[in-house]
Amino acid sequence: MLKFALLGFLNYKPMTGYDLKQAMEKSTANFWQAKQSQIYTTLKDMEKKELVVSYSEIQEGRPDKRVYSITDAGKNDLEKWLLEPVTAVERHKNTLLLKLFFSSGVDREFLLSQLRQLMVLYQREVERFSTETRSIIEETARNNPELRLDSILWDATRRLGEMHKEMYVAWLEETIAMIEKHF
Amino acid sequence: MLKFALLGFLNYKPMTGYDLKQAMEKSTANFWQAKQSQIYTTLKDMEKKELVVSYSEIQEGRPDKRVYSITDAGKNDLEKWLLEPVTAVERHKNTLLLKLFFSSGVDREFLLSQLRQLMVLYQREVERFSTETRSIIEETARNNPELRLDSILWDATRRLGEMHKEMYVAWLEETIAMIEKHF
DNA sequence: TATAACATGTAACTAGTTACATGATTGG
DNA sequence: CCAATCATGTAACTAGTTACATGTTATA
Repeated sequence: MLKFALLGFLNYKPMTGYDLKQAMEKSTANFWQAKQSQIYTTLKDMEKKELVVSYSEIQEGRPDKRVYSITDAGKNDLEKWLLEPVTAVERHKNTLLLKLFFSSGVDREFLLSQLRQLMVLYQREVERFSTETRSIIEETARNNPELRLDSILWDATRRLGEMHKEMYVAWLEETIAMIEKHF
Repeated sequence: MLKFALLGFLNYKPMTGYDLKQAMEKSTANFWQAKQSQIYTTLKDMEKKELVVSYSEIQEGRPDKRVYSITDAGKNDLEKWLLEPVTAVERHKNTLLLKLFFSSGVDREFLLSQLRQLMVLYQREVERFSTETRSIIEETARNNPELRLDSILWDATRRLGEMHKEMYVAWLEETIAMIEKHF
């Protein structure tokens, strides 16, 4: 639920919808993304429920900025959610697997070339997690020493991303070999 | 999109909404699930679009069975989709990571016990993929020798599930150690 | 005697996506 | 001069979930 992501960010400091989108793109986007439009409508909804409050910062030549801050009710809501344990394995929908599952009639070379192309993409993703994403976390931690503990957890989420893409590369290799052999 | 999953199954043989739900639970549920209610509404919608046709099998003591079959238009739709290459890395939403990302204020022991409990669940999942899921595929392949190629692909999807859960176990170990050390 | 399996469906709702609408400023 | 950045929002739509509604038969 996007609401909790927004509360999580606003718990660091007040931000606008635009800021929140950028913050997400730099960090949680790897495991939680949202469109700008959804962020705006969700913030509005949260304000109605008094989880956040906003004020308008007047600007010239561009729309006024609406800066949101978390309220005590919002902090409670966030904390309550953080303390709800995750007790089940999440099941994610995976289009690639769904397609592959039904692809026995598809041309062998078409399948193979697709999987090979995906392998390149996933290798790049591994690279991205171990360089860019890591740097973003390190830099933020350097500039905000009070976020030391946070940065440890941020890095744990980064590591899952990295390991996840590595696993994909290994699976693609295995799957390509399998298809080459049996198809 | 559920539509393609349903077309995929109906491309093997005619089935009812109830059958489809069961088939999914036994196979694609690991990467594509749907509620019974969604299956029924989607089938109705697909019939309107002439991707499937149905007839009613009269039964006593229980609702008549509505048996769906794929049409030529449905086969085209399915094949067209199968031939659309997957060219991007899918981004899945992950509640666990979102929660962890914002959990710096949460009690250390609470976090650790949660992650340890999750590790048990993920280990069980690895087990499930390598035994139950594997048996289902093997048995189906044994009973339907014409589905040999299919079963190779089914097993590839099973392997990703297995490897994915193994990766999670490794990450949980690493993350638990990290929190024990730095928190 | 209770519960799982068989079998279908609708209504209301939630979450998220796509498309539309506007317009100045900054950097290459 | 063109694209990206800054900045906000609404409307329509799609996909999926939850809750409701019904009722028999087989099994433990």
